[in-house]
Amino acid sequence: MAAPKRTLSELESVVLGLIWAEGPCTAYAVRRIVQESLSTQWSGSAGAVYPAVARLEGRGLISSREQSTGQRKSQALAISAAGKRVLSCWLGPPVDPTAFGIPADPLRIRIRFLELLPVDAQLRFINEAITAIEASLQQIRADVRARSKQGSPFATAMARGAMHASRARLRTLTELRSELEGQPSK
Amino acid sequence: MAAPKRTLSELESVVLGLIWAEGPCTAYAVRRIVQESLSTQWSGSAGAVYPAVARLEGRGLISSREQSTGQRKSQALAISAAGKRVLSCWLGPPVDPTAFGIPADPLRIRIRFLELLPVDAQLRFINEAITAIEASLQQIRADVRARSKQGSPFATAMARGAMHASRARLRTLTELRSELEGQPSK
DNA sequence: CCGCTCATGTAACTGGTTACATGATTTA
DNA sequence: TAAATCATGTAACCAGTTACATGAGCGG
Repeated sequence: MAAPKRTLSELESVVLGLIWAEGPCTAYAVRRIVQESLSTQWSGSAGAVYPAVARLEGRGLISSREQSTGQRKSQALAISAAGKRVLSCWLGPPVDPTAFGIPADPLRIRIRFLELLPVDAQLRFINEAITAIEASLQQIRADVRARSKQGSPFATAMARGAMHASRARLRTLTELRSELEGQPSK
Repeated sequence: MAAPKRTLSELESVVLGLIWAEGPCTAYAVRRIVQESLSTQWSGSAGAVYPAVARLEGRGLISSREQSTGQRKSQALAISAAGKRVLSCWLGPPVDPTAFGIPADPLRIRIRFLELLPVDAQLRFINEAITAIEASLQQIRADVRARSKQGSPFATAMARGAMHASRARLRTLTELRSELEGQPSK
C-alpha cells in the first residue's frame, strides 16, 4: 500500500500519450514507436516500456482488453477518463517549468570542453559533427513531410521542432568554426 | 575487484571537464557550477557530484590534495594525465554518435500531445511557453555576454548554442500558433 | 553569537539501462 | 522449415534523485 507517486515520469507520460494518440494498441506497438523515434531520449527497451505500462494500468490510467488480430492474441491498451485528466495535467497549462529550461544537449556540453583538444582535432570534431547533423537533417525532413501529410499540426510541429533544433546546432558549429578559422593561431 | 566500467557517464565526464577547466578546485565548486548552470540537465545535488568525484578519483583520473584557503581546509581536485586522455577520448573525434542524435526536449514532447487539450488551452500553453522562453532568453543572452567577455570561444559557443536552441523553440511555437490561428475551427 | 556559506558526505529510493528468456505467428 | 516479427516479460545493475546530516569558518 505504498503511497502512489503523484506525478508521472516523463516516459510514463509519453507512453500514456501514445496510447491516447494511437487509439487502442498493444504495449509492443508503443514500444516500437519509442524505439524508432528519431530522438535518442529512450531506448524503448522492454525493461522500460512494459513496467511503465504496468504502472499506468495499476493507477487506472489505462485499461487493457484481450484482443486477437487474426490468430494472434494481445492486450489492447486504451486510455481511461482518469488517464486523460492526468495527461492534460501533465501537459498544462500551467506548463511544468522544467519543460522551459534549456534542454540537455550532449554536443553542446562537449563544445564547452573542446579547448582540451589540439586545434586540428577541434576542427575535425566540428566538421564531423556538421556532417553527421546534416545527414540526420535529411531524416528529419522526411519525418516532417510524412507527418504533415498525415495531417496533425501537432505531430508536424514536433517534427519541425526537431528540425529547427538541428539547424540551431548547425549554426552553432559553423559559427564556432569560422571564429576558429578567423584566428588560426592564438 | 569488480571490472571497472570502461566509459564515463555524462555527468562524470562533465565533472572531469570542469575540474580540468577550473584548474584545481574543490568538489563543492564543481557542484556549484553544475547547480547554477542554466541547463536543467542535472540537479547538482551532493548525492550525484560527490560520488562522481569519488569514482573519478578511484580510477586515477583526478587527484586530490589538501589545501587551505585562509583557515578553511578543503580538497583541491586536479585532473591527471590519464584523466586528460579519457576526457579527450570522451570528446572525440570520433564523436559519440549519441551526441549527434536529436536531443531530448520535454517541451517538444508535450507539443506532440497538445491535441488532447481544448483549443483555448492549447493557445494558452503556447503563449505561456513563448513568454517563459523569451524570459529565459534574457538570461541566456547575459550568459553569452559574460562568457564572451571572459574570452574562451568554446564556452561562448556553448552559450550561443543554448541561445540558438531557445530561438529554435520559439520559432516552433510561433509557427504552430499561427497555423492554429490560421484555421480557427477545424 | 547567530546565521550564512563552504565543504563533504550518506541513505533510501526510483526509473531507467542491458541482457536474457520465452513462445506464438507470419513470411520468405 | 527457417528466419523474422509480434508479443510480453524478468533480473541485475547503475547513476541519478530527494532528503537528511554534520561541522567548520566567516561576516554582521
